[in-house]
Amino acid sequence: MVSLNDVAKTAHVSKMTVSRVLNHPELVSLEIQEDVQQAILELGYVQNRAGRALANKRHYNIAFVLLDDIAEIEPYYAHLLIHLTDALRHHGYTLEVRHDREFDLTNVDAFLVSGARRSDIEALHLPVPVVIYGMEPGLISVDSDNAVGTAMATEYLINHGFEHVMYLGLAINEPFALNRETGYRQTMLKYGLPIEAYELPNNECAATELITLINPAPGTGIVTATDRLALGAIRASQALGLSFPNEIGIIGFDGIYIHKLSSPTLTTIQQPLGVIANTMVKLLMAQLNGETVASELITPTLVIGNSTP
Amino acid sequence: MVSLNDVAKTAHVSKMTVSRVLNHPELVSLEIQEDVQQAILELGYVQNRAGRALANKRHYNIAFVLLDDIAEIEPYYAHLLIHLTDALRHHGYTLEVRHDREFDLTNVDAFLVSGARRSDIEALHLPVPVVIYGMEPGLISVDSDNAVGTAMATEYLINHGFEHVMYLGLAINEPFALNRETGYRQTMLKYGLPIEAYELPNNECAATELITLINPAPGTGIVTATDRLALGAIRASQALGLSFPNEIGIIGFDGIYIHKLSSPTLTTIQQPLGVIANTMVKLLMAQLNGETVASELITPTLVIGNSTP
DNA sequence: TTGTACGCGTTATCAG
DNA sequence: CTGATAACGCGTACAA
Repeated sequence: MVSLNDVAKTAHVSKMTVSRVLNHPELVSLEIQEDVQQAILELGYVQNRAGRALANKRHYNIAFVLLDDIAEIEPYYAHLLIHLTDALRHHGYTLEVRHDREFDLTNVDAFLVSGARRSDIEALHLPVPVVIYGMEPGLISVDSDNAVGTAMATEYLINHGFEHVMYLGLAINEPFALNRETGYRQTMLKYGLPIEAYELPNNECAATELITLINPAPGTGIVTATDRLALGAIRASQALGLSFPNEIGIIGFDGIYIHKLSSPTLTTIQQPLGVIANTMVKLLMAQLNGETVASELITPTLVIGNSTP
Repeated sequence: MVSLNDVAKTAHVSKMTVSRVLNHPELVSLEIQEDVQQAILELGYVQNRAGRALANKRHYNIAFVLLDDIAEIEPYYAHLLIHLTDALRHHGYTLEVRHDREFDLTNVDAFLVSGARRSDIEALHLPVPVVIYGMEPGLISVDSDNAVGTAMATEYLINHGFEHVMYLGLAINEPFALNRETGYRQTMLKYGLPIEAYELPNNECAATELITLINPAPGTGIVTATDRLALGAIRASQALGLSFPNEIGIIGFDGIYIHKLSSPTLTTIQQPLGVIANTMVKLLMAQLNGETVASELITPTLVIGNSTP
């Protein structure tokens, strides 16, 4: 294993100088910086995290806590995980995945949390930095701008000639669900259109049953709170003989995986997981550096499929 | 931070004794062991991984390399990841997720690899232990017993009165795909039934088109190589007016997520990811301890849904 | 059976 | 601007 000392010898300097070139290059003369960089390349040196960790009293390891029921884990977590790991690696950190509510501080510098419910937030006041995926008032969080997302969806349907736009929401009292519904309602108000909103559990069958019961007239648009609900709405519409995308238009929310499985493919409000992951890591690193940070909202993207014009 | 030294002081021994209690308790008298354990509990001591890593010239970090295209990532990777992380943590190891073909050895003791294709295997002869998810002859791997899985599925359909059982396989030349087809073929031969096998790309639409074209007679059973193909077969069967589970029966393969989304829910051969993860970690740890190990096959489980009797 | 001395790779501190 | 020294927490080798 190539160590600082090896580099120091071939560059004919002390190992402290090498360390400084890596961490505080502004304190080293340009000449020597070049010699050292040369030696680093020659020997293929890479910093040893254990050594840094010991010297800096850090662990260079972040816990990602997944609080959703493991049976319910949405596929987009695999994506989020990969994006987070990439972002953290750029800072020399490792990601450790967990799925319990212990928040064990062992060998960890900070926490990233996903799927937290209201009942978890007391446990989230920890002596180390925490960044949450999903809005949590009073805590540092990153989230898609849910209201803007459904507003975009609603407006898109209105502008594409659907005279009647309804909303399939979630029957849970969580901020993201409320915000998604708000986006729909405000847009309808803005256009002076009548609001028709329902709240369901997040499963396909619930949506299928409801839409079948309602039997929407041709020209109806449906904005849903999740791609899963949209899938159910699509199925029901097909059974009712409504044809996409002229007689009926449906827009989902999430856009990670499910929307590609459906036929027709689903138009959806896509959460930009790469941006979300980078933002979460940015806020975490800032906190680790002692800076004060504020929560951020990320604007989602409308991805057009065949369930709308 | 509580260190070995702190424990040593409150237990009135040297820190080496504490270290021994943790790593080689058989070398310490019972009396002192108890004192030390007491002190550990009192102070809430936990080993510092960086210290261990430095002393042991290890990193206590394993790279998980995900070689599938990120856009194609199947939801079960999220589950596999969590199971792997759990298993590794019991050994004091961390999991680092990667998705490039670099196999960068930096700060890593070994590799776990998933989604490797034939073309990757040269790159997999590394100077550190490697365990692969998915059978790779000549390398250490853990895989579901694919042939047994499709054999179970085929036999189940035969035994539930389906007179004609066909197979929807994958048109790729990878061992897992070949083995799944073999399980079907051998079972059909065993029962003296005629073989009818097709090979498709792994997407729902391909399966839908094929089944629509074939227009299977009532009494047909379909074994598929993946849940995605099964989803397509379900959709086509419904369009053809065949009713589940009497006129037609369909069994998928994977059983992580998709099978719950379909209606009817899908009977599937479920890969036991927890067992697979534990086995992978077991083989990895054995290799890190210098032992010689052999690949293992894990028997999958038949999970009954509503797409079969 | 227990303790002492040293080294692992890195960085902060202080001296030059 | 650069170097020597000590320290981080732990484990091996050796001594007692």
